This record gives sequence, structure tokens and C-alpha cells, in this order.
Amino acid sequence: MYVLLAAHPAGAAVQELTPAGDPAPGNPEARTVTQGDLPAVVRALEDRRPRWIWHRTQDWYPGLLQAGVELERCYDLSLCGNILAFSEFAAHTDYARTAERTAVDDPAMPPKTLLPPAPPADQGALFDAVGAGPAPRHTLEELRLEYAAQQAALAGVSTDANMRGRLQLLLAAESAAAMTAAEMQHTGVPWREDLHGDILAGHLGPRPAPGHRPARLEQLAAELRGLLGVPALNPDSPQELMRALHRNGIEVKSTRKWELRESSHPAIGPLLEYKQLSRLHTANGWSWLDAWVDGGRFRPEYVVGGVVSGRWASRGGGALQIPRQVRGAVHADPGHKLIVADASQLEPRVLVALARDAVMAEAARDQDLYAGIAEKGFGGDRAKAKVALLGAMYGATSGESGRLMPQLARTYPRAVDFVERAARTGESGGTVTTRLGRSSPPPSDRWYQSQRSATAEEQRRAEAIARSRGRFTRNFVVQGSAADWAACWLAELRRRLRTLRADGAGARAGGGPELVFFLHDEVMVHAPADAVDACTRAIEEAAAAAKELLFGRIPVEFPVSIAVVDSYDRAK
DNA sequence: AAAACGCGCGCG
DNA sequence: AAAGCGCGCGCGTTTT
Repeated sequence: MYVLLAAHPAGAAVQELTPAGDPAPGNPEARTVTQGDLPAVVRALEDRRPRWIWHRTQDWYPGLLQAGVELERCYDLSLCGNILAFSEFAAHTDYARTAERTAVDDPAMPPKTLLPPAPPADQGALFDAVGAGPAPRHTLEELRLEYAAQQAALAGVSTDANMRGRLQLLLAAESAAAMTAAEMQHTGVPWREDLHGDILAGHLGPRPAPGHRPARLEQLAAELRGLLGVPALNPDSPQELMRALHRNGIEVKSTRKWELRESSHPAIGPLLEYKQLSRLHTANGWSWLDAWVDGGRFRPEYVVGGVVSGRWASRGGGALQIPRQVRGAVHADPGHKLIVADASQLEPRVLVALARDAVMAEAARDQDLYAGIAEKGFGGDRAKAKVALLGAMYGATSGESGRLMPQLARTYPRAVDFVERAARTGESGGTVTTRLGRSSPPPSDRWYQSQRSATAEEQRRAEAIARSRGRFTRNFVVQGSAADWAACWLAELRRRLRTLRADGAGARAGGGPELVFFLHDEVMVHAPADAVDACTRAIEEAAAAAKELLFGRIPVEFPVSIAVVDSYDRAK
């Protein structure tokens, strides 16, 4: 069953559709629902396990979750349309051809909200007030036609090499990701403000008055002014700092910490400490706590489709950059555990599978892939093998990594060829595509302009721009296919956790197992102690399922390492 | 005064 | 030890 949900002046409009996007023969009429009635109506329909079709998950699902309604599956027209419009698998379809002319939704655009909670006051007037605000951006009929067009495009994708199946899987996984993101934002990461406060006080001293440096930073700044002989120095100003360093004979070209570390001047130690603590204070200090942690939960906004490769981005709170320094504040509730799982060395394993490199696959049977690769081709030197492989995936040209490339190519020609081909394609303006069919964006205007270069200087510049795009497409196939895998892993895990909750896992502990965090190749589940074993099994099963969905039965493993801990800093 | 840019650094 | 990819954010600085 497919149900389309659209904004309507009266609140919302609901219509049952066929899988292809036609009005359902037995029940072709749309009906309108007031905003207040929507949660109850949706909940009643959910009993029939429909796939909910809507413009953007972020417009609908947060409000429904707020009203206590959790749903199983959806189809996000905006996210799926973006994939279909660019996918090479669908490039020959009418949908992709017309999509080039129509603006595609920007995934990074903030969502409008239809149901409580109301958006912050400063933007409330724009999006608020059903009936009083601007007309909905898309009518029910427009969205129905959009869905039908997307399904027609999908039906037009070749079944060769299971391309249609793979793309369909990607659309389902992307839509599931959108739901997971909304659910995780709703749930939040368990965050102990008191522990965070202890960490801050330990490093910085007591909380300072607003606009002031904490005691420890002030002390270090004073020390630096003395050591560098600049009484008014503001160490936060790179310009002032650079001048002060030069005056003391410290000839750095930037104030980056790895360059500073080269110098042995007595000011360098305190300066590096200042930089580290200053970062902690400004990025994850007391104001961060005030702004982002509420009621013991950190609720970041995830932006599914925010990265062209298919990775998620986030907005506000730096959710995808929680520094190791403060991970001790991420703490399970009483009677609960955090299960932190990450896919070990995901990208190189994905490369092995993509390239069907049997030699590398054999080496990758080792739990430690880099050690396995080192054994064959690098005389057991793990560090060398790792640097070489990372260089191959990122397009290293110089340094040790660049020098090791030929050595890697001798033993593993298929894997190296695979990324080299992706690079060549990108350099010449072509498109590359992930395992499930997400394609790279077209070259930038800069790239096109540089193609028409005349002088030798312009020519050199053009080659640099081309190489830069080559590094991007080289990495895109690996990073993007890893994101494909991770999206499937997450979707499979979500499904299993829903089953565990439905079966009553953790009912006594006051809250069943929940996904609370996802970071590229890592998931965190917050689970009652007695559900931990079932959850770890679910995580492993989901990983195995993801591999098979992407690649079928191939002799490449995607092991996950799992830590069951009370706080995040104890994981790996 | 506000917006845009560049630096530096956190994460994978 | 940093370099090759992908991000977000806060600060200082420059431009509008």
C-alpha cells in the first residue's frame, strides 16, 4: 500500500496510490485532514503498513514523532528525485533529461515544519500557521505526478547487472536513512551535562563570565605574551600570532600546529596547549552545552544527502565532529549500555569488492586488512601498506604515499586500475557512479572554462583543475559506495531494532533499544542491559545483509567491531 | 553593520 | 609526520 501525503491549506491531503503512482482503483479520492487530526489519521493508516510518500521527510516526520507516531517506511521524493536526476543508470530516461532543466531541491535547505514543535521564533513567521501562511509549495497532484515520473524512470532502468534493482535499493535505503535521521534527532544522544562540565573544568578551570577566557586560557595567553615579548598579543589572531612568531625567529609559513611542532622555541609548547584548549572552549565548551544539550540529550540535525557522495552532513552543534576529548560525556542511562559499532577499514574493503580484486580479497581475509595487504607486497610492513592504499583511494601524488603507488599496483593491479580509471574519467569531465547508482555531479564551471585555455600558463592551470576533479571522482566511487553500504547497514539495523522493540525488548527497563548516533561507518545503539546481546547480533546481521545486498555472495568480509560501554570514550 | 572569505582544526 | 578525499564551525579579517 502506498499513501501520498501533501501539504494542503486545510492541513494535509492524503491519497492512496498504486505502486506506479496512479490513484488506487478501489479508493481513488484524496481526502483532507486537519493538522490536529493528522497524527491519529496517520497512525490508523500505519496499521496497514503503507509506504508513505512525501516531498521531504524532514517536513513531516519530526512533527509526527513529536506526536508519538513512529512509521515503518517512506519514499522521500526530494532525496530520490535528486538521485534519479543524476544517476548514470537512469541517464537515458525522460526523467533525468527533464530534471537537468528543473531545479532540484537543495538537501541542505532548512526544512519547513508542519507540526509541532514550532520552529524558533525568528523563522516562525515564514513556515508556521497552516492556513495563514504561504500556500504549500507542491499540491497533492503535483507530488503524485512527480512520484509517477520517478517510478517510470526506475522502470526504464536496464535490468542488466541488476542496475534497476540496485537503484531501487538505493532509493529505499536513502528514504530509510531520512527516517532514521529524524528518529535519531528526536531521540537524541544521551549526554551527561555534569560529566561534560567536569571535563571542561578539568582542562579550563571554572566557567568564566560570558565573553571572557577561562582561567587556564588566560594564564597561557599571559605566558605567551611574556615568552614572545608582545604584551598585547591576542593568540586568537593568526596575523598577530604570525608576526609575533617571526619577531622571535620562528620562521613558519602558517600557524598550523604541525608546522609549529617543527620549532623548539620555548613558546611553542604553551602555544600548542593554548590552541588545543581554545578549540575545546569555543567548539565544545559551556556555550555549546547551553545551545545543544537539553534534558540530557544532544539533538543534532542530520542532513541526509548533504554530501554528494551520499554521506550525511549535519547542521548545528557539529554533530559529526564530537571530539574525543568530550566523548566521556556521552553516557548510557541507568540500566542501559551504549553499543558502539564500526565497520573496520570499510573503504578499502569496499574497493576490494568494487574492483573484484581476488588477490586483495585474499589479503583482506585478515581481520586487519592492512596487515594482510602488508604480508603480500610490502614485506609485512603494515604502515607502508596502509599509507599506500590510502594514497590510492585519495589520489596522493607526492610524499611516501605517492612513491608507494607502483609497489601497490604491482601486487594489486585490479584495485589500483579501478581507482585510476575513476580518476581518468573525472579528469576528462566524465561521470562516475557508486555501486548502487549514485553518480558524481557534473564538472564545475571552473572546469569547463579551464578547458578553453590558450596560454601555457592557463594550460598548466587547466591540468591542475582536471587532476583535482580526478582526485574527487577517484575518491567518490569508494567513499560513495561505502556510503551505499552504510545506508543499507543502517536500514537493516533499524528494521531489526524495530522488531526487538515490538517483541518487548527492554520494556521493563523503561525504553527499548534505540539508534542514537550514526557517523559514516559507525553506529551507536542505546540499549537496556538485557537487550545488549540481541542488539549486537542485530548489528552483525545487518552488516552481513548490507554486504550481500550490495555485492551478492563474494568472498570479501565486512567485519564490524563492537564495544559495549557505559560511555563513548571507552569505545576503541 | 552585515555578508563573504580564509584559516585552522575537529570528525570519518 | 603529513598527504591525497569528504564535511561543519568559530574566529579574525576583508569586502560590500
